[in-house]
Amino acid sequence: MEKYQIDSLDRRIIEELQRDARKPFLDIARKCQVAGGTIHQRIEKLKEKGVITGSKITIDHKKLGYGVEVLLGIHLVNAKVVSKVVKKLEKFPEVVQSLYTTGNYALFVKVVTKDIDHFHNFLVKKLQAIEEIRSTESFICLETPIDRELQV
Amino acid sequence: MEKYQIDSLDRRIIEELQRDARKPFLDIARKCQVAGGTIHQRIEKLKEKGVITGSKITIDHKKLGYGVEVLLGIHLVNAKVVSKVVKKLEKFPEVVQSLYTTGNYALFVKVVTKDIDHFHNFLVKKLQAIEEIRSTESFICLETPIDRELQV
DNA sequence: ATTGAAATCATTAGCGA
DNA sequence: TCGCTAATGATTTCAAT
Repeated sequence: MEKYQIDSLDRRIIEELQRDARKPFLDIARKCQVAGGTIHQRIEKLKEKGVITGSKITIDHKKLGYGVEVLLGIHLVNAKVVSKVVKKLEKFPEVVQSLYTTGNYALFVKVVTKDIDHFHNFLVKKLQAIEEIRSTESFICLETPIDRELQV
Repeated sequence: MEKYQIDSLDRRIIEELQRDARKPFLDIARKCQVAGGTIHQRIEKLKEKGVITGSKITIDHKKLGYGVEVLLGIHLVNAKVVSKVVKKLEKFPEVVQSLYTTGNYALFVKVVTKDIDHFHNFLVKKLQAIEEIRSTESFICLETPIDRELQV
């Protein structure tokens, strides 16, 4: 993985698009005092180099009836089975993220569920049914006071 | 927080925009066999109702020289000081996320740093300098095999 | 990096189911 | 209420400089 050296224009473009991925290139161009085509070219290059990997809209899960978000620390019976477990986790739509980590847990998993019943059901019927999982610890997310992008 | 009832067209629009926030409305319209203006109207409504809260590009931190991502579990001296701690954490650009959680830790924090030295420095000079923090546990993120959006 | 032109898109209004 | 069509202005994209 080689590093890509960006300049201050790239930096400003990334900043703007982190705030709003749909911001018109011409808006950014006017703000940065360059031509619209320049912004277009820079973004193409950032994508080509793999710096910008995509874009997504952000959704308020609660508005769609998904009110319970939980971070789970997972202990496995054996460290070798991690990828097997991840393959099983992938099949559950409740799982939105998984992280291999060093330290006390083999992995962390983030799940989004409708309510506590739904979460409980997920935990017992789906997660604890995976035989490679020895035990889990649940950290229910009450609030996310900071959620932002890396300042580049 | 009232729930907003979406239909299958809303669902498809959200799906498409989660994959690519910049996808032209007309593309989505053709895929869904409706007029472009319809997609526009639906998206406006989803924004107005607070379902869609924004959009952002995704960046490969490693490509910009930020190679070490760490999840930190934090124990406080006293649960009452949580918001004070978050205010201090906000000032550190390395912190990209913080979560209040139930259970063993008062909060989790995700930090992005250039390398282990940078992380170590952050931990000792910044995080452990916060007097309300009793102790921390570091979970270095080795890989993120699952990272996706809620299927609505 | 800029310009300028062509193609495509976003946005709005009025109409109709 | 919701989706459609059509018109306008803005944006994206690309080739040439």
